[in-house]
Amino acid sequence: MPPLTLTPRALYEEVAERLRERIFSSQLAPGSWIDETRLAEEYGISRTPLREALKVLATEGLVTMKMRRGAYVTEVNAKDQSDVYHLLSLLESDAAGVVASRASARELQDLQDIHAELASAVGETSAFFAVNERFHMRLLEIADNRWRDQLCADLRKVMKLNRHNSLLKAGRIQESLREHQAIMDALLARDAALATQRMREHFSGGLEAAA
Amino acid sequence: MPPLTLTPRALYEEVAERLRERIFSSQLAPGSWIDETRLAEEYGISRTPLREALKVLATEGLVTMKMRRGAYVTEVNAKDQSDVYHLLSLLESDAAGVVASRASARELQDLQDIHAELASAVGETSAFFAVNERFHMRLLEIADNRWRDQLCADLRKVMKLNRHNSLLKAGRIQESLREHQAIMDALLARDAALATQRMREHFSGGLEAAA
DNA sequence: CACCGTAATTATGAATGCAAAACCTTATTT
DNA sequence: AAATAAGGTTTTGCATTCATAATTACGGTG
Repeated sequence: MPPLTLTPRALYEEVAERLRERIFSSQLAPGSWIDETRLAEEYGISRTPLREALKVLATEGLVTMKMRRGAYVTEVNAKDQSDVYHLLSLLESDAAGVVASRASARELQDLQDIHAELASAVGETSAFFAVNERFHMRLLEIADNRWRDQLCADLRKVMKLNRHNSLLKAGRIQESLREHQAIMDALLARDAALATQRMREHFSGGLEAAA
Repeated sequence: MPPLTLTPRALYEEVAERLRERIFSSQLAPGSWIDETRLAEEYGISRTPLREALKVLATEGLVTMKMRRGAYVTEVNAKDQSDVYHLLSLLESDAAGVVASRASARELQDLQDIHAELASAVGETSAFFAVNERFHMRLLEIADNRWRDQLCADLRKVMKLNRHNSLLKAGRIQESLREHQAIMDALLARDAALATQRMREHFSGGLEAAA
């Protein structure tokens, strides 16, 4: 029997994840100073792994390091928000095109299954959000470009900095579902250009709704 | 008189930069293990800032951290190479479109100036490379999306992991210049779609040449 | 009362110290 | 001879400690 990995991940990664959650939930507000000593004490760890985590978050763009004055939660203004969203749209639309061209029948079926789940979750908002996220993630996975996956993951994190700008507004659920349907149709038709375009439209709808 | 900032940047950033150089020059070869103790001693610093730098490079994708076994220079295989190149192409092509749509006359003039430099540097390969890089950088700058700038910078770093796959092959200088001319024409004509397409062609030429 | 300079406090950046995990060598067993 | 177990060594990950920069508090001066 394998020892089932007692240390799933390094402490600094664990801490980075916790900090991200705090940032996304605005428990650590944009622009605010991050008190290393206080947090380390609260987590019951030393400052060393905490500082490593902060440097990772800085590279991701979630926090900003100021020389000799510590770490601050990055403030994303409206332009940042739309800039990041633009990039997400660009990358995921391209991914949709790739999927239309190269996905296996099995993979398309996977997406269709998730899409069906999505349709049946229309009633329950939070479930819909979760399934929607899974659809996008799976699509990226199928597009099979780990570098893009990483980029999109990071960009989505940044989007979450503004908790009021969720990637999917509650009021758009019906519309969003229709757009997903249109994307699925293009994917199944193996029409890369159309899939790309429809994913872009899907995103463009989201941005307007979020504005 | 200001004390002209004795500490231009944090030590861990300085170290990260030095490590990048070593990696790009293959002094630290892909796949090889990075000896923290040795390097720290060589730089005359402790392991703490070195380890912070390694975590930054890991987030950038240049090194890979293996749990309890230290840091290794990332190995990029042919697929990684082309995946990263694809993303660079996508992002920079989009940037070209943005520039065509929104650049000021002054900014377009800037690009034209750099382009003129490029034309006059055809004879000298290394100068041509440098000016070429400046053109791409300036274009990104004008597109005015700091998140994309960061992404492209990181992706270019990863491209450099394979030093034999330079973004611009020596044999393509004439062709590359023509492509740049075509891009400039599209930018000056304010034709976003055309600029995007021509930048994409420019990249697609580069990849084939690099293969 | 405002302003400025100095001392005390606090926080950051980096070095050092230490326990545990991984690794390597060697010897023992089958 | 191959496999493996034991012991010692190295290296990692994290905690602790220390020096210095930055901030605050305070008191004197105009």
